Amino acid sequence: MINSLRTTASNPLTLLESTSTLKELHQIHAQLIVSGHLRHPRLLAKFVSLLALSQNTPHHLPYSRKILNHSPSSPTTFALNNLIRAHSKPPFNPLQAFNFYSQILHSPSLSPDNFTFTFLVRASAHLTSAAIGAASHAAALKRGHADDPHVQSSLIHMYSSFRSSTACHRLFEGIQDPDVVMQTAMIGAYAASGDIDVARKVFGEMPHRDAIAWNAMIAGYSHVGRCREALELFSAMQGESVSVSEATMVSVLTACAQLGALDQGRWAHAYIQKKRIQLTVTLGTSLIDMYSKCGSVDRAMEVFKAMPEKNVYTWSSAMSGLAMNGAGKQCIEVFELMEKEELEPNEITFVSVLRGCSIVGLVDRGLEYFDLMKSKYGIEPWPEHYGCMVDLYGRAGRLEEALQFIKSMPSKPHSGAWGALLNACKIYRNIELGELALSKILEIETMNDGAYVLLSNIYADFGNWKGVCSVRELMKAKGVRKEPGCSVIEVSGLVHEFFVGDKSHPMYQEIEVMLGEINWKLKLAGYAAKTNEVLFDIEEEEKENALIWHSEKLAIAYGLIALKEGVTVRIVKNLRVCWDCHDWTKFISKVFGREIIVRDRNRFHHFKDGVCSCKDYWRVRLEGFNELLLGKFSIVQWARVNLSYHSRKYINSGVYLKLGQKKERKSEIKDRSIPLAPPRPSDARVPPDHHLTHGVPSDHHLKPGVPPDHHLTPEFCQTTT
DNA sequence: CTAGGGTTAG
Repeated sequence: MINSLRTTASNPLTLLESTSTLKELHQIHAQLIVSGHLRHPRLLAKFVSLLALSQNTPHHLPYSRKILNHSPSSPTTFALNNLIRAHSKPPFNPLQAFNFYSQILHSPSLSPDNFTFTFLVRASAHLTSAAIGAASHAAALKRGHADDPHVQSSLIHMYSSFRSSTACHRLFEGIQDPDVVMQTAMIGAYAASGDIDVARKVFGEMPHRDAIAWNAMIAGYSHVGRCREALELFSAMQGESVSVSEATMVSVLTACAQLGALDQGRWAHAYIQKKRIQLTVTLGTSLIDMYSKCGSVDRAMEVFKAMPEKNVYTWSSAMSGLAMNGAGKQCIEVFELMEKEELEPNEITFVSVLRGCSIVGLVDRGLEYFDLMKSKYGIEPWPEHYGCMVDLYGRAGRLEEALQFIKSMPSKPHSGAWGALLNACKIYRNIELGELALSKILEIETMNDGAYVLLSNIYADFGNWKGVCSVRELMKAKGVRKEPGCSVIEVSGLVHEFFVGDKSHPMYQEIEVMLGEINWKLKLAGYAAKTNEVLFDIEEEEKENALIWHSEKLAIAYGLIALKEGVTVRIVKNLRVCWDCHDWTKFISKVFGREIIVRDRNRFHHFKDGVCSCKDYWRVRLEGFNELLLGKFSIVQWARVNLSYHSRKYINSGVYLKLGQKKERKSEIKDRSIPLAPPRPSDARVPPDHHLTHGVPSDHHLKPGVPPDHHLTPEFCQTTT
C-alpha cells in the first residue's frame, strides 16, 4: 500500500478507484495531508468529489463530508456541486443535498451555477415533497439557470416523478427547440401518467431517436401493461439496429413476465447471453421475475443461485416468485437464508414471506414474521401487511382472528384487507362477515367488480338466489361490470387469446372436436358423466349456458391440439380459475398425462397427475361431507351448501337426484329478471393486452335477447379479486 | 475539473 502510494505520489487520487476499505482510505488521506496536497483547494475539491461519487463504497460519502467540514480552506462550488450530486440519488438522503446548497448560498465567495441546479433538481425528484421540488425550480429561475438544457430536462424528470404531467407539459411547451433528452424525459412523463399514446406521438415526431429514447418508449409500454406493443417496438428497434442495452432487456423481460410468455422470455434470456449484455443485479432480478411469472420457478431459482451479487429486489423477487407458485416452504427458506446473510429485508420482502406463509397455511410462522418485522427491523407494517395477515388467518379458517386483525389496523382499513376477509368468507361460507366485508369495500371503492362477484358466490353457495339477485341489482345500479374472463396460450411464439364462450379462433372447429374428445375421455375416467348428462337433461335456456366454455377450457383444448406431446400446457388467465375448471384441468392432467400450468389472477396452479400445486387450499373445505351424507342432510342440501352455483346446477338439474329442488330453484331464477348481460369482450373496459392472432372476438352468443339466466353463467362464478 | 433523459421486487 505504502509502496504503491509512493510510486503514484504524483497523483494519489487515482488510487481511490481501487480503494474499498476504510483503512486504505485513511492511508491515502494521511498521505495527501503529509504531501501537502490537501492544502490546495482544487485538489481538496477533487479528492472530496471523487470520494463522494465513488460507487459501491457507501462509507466514502460520509467521510468526504467530514473532510470538507474540517478542512482549513473553504470548499469550492465544484466540491459542493459534487456533494449535491452524490446525494441526488438513493441510497443517500436527498434532503442532505440542500445543506450543501445552502452552504453555497451562505458563502460570500460562492454562488450556485447551472451544475448546482441540475444536481439539486435531480435530488428533489427523489423527495416526496413536490413543494420542495417547486422551490428548487423557483431558485433556478431566480438565479437565471432555468434555461439551461440540463436543468430543463432534470425539471421535466422531477415533475414527472411527482406525477405532475401538467407541469411537465407546460415546461415542455415553453422550450422552443427541445432536444432528444428533453423529449425522452417527456416520453417518460407521459408514460408515468398513463398517457402512453401521447408519449408515442412525441416518440414518433422525434427527428432523432437514440437508444435511450427507444428504451423509454418500450419501458412506457411495459409500464402501462401494453406488453405486445413493447415487444413489437423492441423488434422494430432491432430492425433499426439501435444498440440494445441492459435497460432495454429489463423492459422486455417485464413485458414477457406480464404476458406470461415463457417462450418469448426464454428467447430474451438467450438474446442477453448471445449479445453478451452484462447480467447486472437489475437484469438478473428481472429474469427471476420473468421466469417466476411464467410459472418456471426452477429456472428462476437457477438464475437466483447463479447471481454473484444480489440486492433486496433480487431476494424479494425470488421469494414472491416461490410464493406465487405455491412453494411457501422454499419461500420461507430463502428468507431465512437472507437473514443468515444479514441482508436487510424491507417492507416488500415481508409482503413476500407473509404470502409464502399464507399459501401453505403456516399461521404461527406468519405471525412470528409480522412481529419480527417491527421488533428486529423497525419496520412499521403497511396496510398490505395487515392484508396478508387477514389472508393468513382467513385461509386457515380463523375468520374471527382475521377480523380482529383488521380492527387492529392503526389507520382505516383499506379495501384489500376487507377483500382478503371476503375471500375467506367465500372459502368458509360465512355470509354475515362476507356482507360486512363487501359493505366496507364498497364504502371505499364502489366499482370493485371482484368484490360483488365474491359475495354473489357466497349467496350462491347457500342457494340464496335472492341474495345473488340483489348483488346483481346493486352492480347494475352502480354501473359495475364484471371483467370478462380471458385466457391466453403461447404456441410457437404466438400468443393466442380466448374469451369466455369465444368461437372466433380460426381453429374453433378443431377446438370443439377436441373438447368433445376431452369430455369423452374424462367421462371414462369418472368425471365427464356429470357435464355430459347435464347437457342432455337441462332446459333449453340452461343448455345455452352450459355450452358456454370458460376461456381456460378453450385455451387448454387448443393447447392439446397445437402443442407437441409432452410439452407443458401453459395458460395465463386474467381472473381466478373457477372450481369446475380447476377440477376439469386436474382430470386432464391425469387422463392425458399432460402437465398444465395455469397462472390466474393471484397465483399459479401446476397440474400434474391429477393433483394441483395449490392443494385446493382456496376451495370450499369438504371435510364435513361424510358426516352430512350419513344422516343430517340429503346430498342436495349438502350440495346447496357446499357447491358453487354451476356445479350444483348439474346436480340440481335432476341428473343425479330428483328431490324437487329443481323446480324451486327454477322459479327463483325466473324471478331475477335482471337483464344484465355479461360484458362483451369487445367493449370491455380495458381490453386485456395479449397478442390477438385472430381478430376481435365474436359476440354472437351475446345477442340482445339474452335469456335472463345469462348473468349466472359459469363465468360469473369466477372472481376478479 | 462536474451535467440532463431509459431499467428490478408487493
